[in-house]
This record gives sequence, C-alpha cells and structure tokens, in this order.
Amino acid sequence: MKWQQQKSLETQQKLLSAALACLERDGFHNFRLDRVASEANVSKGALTHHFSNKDDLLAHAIEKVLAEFVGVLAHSVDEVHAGRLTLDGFLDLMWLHMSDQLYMVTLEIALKARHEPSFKTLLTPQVQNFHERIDAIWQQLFPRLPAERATHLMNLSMNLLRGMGTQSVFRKDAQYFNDLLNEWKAILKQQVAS
Amino acid sequence: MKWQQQKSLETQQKLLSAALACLERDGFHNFRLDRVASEANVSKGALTHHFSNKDDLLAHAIEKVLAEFVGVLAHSVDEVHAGRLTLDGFLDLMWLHMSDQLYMVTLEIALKARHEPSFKTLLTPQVQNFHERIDAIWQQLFPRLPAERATHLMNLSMNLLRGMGTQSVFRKDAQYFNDLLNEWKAILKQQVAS
DNA sequence: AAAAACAAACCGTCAAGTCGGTTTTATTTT
DNA sequence: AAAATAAAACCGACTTGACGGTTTGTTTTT
Repeated sequence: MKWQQQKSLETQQKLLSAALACLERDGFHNFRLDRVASEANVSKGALTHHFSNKDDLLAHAIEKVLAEFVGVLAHSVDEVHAGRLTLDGFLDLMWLHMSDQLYMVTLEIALKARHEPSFKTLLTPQVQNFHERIDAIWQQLFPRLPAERATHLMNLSMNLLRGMGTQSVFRKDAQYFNDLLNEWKAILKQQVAS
Repeated sequence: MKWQQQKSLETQQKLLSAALACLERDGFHNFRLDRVASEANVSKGALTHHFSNKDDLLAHAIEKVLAEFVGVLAHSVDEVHAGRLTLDGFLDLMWLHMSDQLYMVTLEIALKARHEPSFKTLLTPQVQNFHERIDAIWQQLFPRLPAERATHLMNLSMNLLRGMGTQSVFRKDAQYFNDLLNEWKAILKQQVAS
C-alpha cells in the first residue's frame, strides 16, 4: 500500500477513535469538531478533509462501534459452543458492553436520529444490518430452539440490557445491576429449557 | 388566591407544557428557549422571569412528567385490585406511556444528566423518589410476593420497556413490540405463579 | 507538475442570558 | 376612597460567546 493511502487510513482511524472518546466523554450535545481534532492530534482542516461534515464523521464512528460489538459476540458464541464460555458468561459479556461507552454512544445517536430524518436515513441500514447479525448470532446460540423463539429471547435480552444501561446513568450500583442480570439469566435458562 | 399568583401559576404551567412539547418534537439538542416561549404564547422575558435558566425549566418539566406517570400507575393498580384492569392491561398501559413522549423526554434528560454533573445533582433526588414510588406501586400489585421479588420484577419490566422505547426510534413496527410485550407478560405471569 | 494531506485563519449564524423599560396588580398612606 | 408607592409580571432589543463550515495557504507524495 502506498504511503499516502496508509497515512490517510491512519488519521481516519485516529479521528474515529477520538470522535468516540469525545462522544462518550462529552455526550452528543457537547460534541465539538475541534475537540475531536485536537484529541486526535490533527488539525481541524485535516478532519474536514477526511469527513465532509459532522454527521458524516458520526455515521462512520457509529459504524465502527457496532461492528466491534458484533465481532465480540460472534467470537463469544463460538466460545460457548467450544465449551469455553457459559451462557451466563455470554450475558455478562453483553452487559459489559452495554453498560460501557459503546452503548451510550449508540443511545446518543439514536436520539439524534429520532429528531433528524436525514441522519436517521443515513443510519437505518446500518442499524438494520446490526440487528440482523445479532439475530443470526442468537440463532447459533440456541440451535435447538425455533428460530422465532430465539429471536424473541434475543430481543428481550437486548432491550433489557438497553434499559439497564439507561438506568445506570442515575443509579451507580453494580450490585443492583448484577442482581438484575442474575434474575434474567435464571429466567432465560428456564425459557430455553421448556 | 390572588390574581397575580393565579396568573403566575398559569403561565408557568403553560411554559412547562410547551417545554415538554418542544422536547418531544425537537429533542433536547434542538431545544430552544424562544421556541418554548412562542409555543406557550408568552414572551421570552416572561420565561426568564419564571425560570432562571434552561436547566431550571427542564428540571421542572421533568418533574411534571414523572409525577404524571406515577399518578397514572397509582390509579391503575387500584383498578387492578378492583378487578377492572388485568395485569396484561396494566403492562399495556406502562408500555403505552413508555413508548410515548414521556419516556423520550426522560431519555433525553438522562443523557444530558450523564454529561453534566450539576444537572445530574439537580435531578437525582427526583429520579430516586420516582423509583421509590414505582417500587411501592409494584409491591401493591403483587402483595403476596416477597417485597424484594416484586422489586426485581418491576425493575426488569421497567428496563425492558425502557429498552423497547429506545429501539422504537429505529424500528417502527407496532406488531413486533406487541409480540415482545406478550412474551414478557407470559414470562411475568409464570414468575408470579411460581 | 499535479494531487493529496494537512494547517490555520476567517466568517456567518445562532441562541442563551442580560438588562432597561412598561404594564398590571397589590399595599400603604392620607 | 383616592392617591402614592411598591412589587410583581412581562416585554424585546442587545451583547456575547461559540461553533460549523469555508477558504486559502503550505508541505509532502506520486
């Protein structure tokens, strides 16, 4: 690969990482392009060179986050099948990511999309693709279950974790969330068994 | 009550309603004080007279929303005990409100609070109080269950609905959410029975 | 030489908060 | 009861700072 291309990709990645860090730290409402640039140690001019505007930068950043999450889950389901990870462990992992910056970033973006049709249009295909891939992963997780049932359990789980992520803004209590998660694990196992 | 006092309260309520409508329509990121004022048919000066700043207005608006939701639930649990409302109906009602503007408003606020400590401090007591009251309501809903178990089921339900509310930004599919809710109702009944 | 990568100054817009002023209502004085 | 005074409600122009996007300029690669 040519040097220029290489360099270009590098700064793009630096910018995306910086954007995610800013989004996590400042929230979308206080997300500033110049802060992203300085966080990535490049100039604002460089940023505009690589991303045509704020929305463009955000869309690419969210793409990165979702892809990473899918990657982790895809890997984890293999670990489950290999017997190196339990179902509980799998859920712990999901919660880890959901309570993490990744989730908060997606939440910020969801709210933006809600009020800006153009941005929503930009993101909808990505989000759909994301859910399809998560769906496929859960089908793998419960190969014995009817596909539809696995989908339902996945959606219940995802939404529960989403809600917990939201609640964690106001309630900083790891024990509480752990209890809740355990409760859900038990229910889930019950549902899978029957 | 004196006319001034009366008038004052009226415009305050008009402003709070307008603020909520704006928050729902535009989102927090596009929430503008002058729009609130014009929506309430008062001048910007009047707004600043009654609320010292943006945060103050928002905090009072969220207080109103939470109080209304608690009021509805408190009333509904009475209806359940009187046999005029089923558990399914109760959950439908919760979902109705959660998928409604009320939830979106709280979500917007939660994200703001996440990144602004002072605002979070302002709201934390309100949110705690809110949860305590919801908790008490669910204790009434399942008087036979151990208190802690009722609390767990409430929190699972609330968080599930929260997550569903979030997902509904990107997925406009009433049937899907209805299915999901039915699945949860079945699980919940199973849990209460055992 | 041409194009890409990057830098930095610049500009237009926009909204939050301020502030001097006006009108309406309440209280006190005569 | 009328006049005087105080206080609250309300108005809207203005200031101020901020930020996204543009533009112009410089360096490096091909």
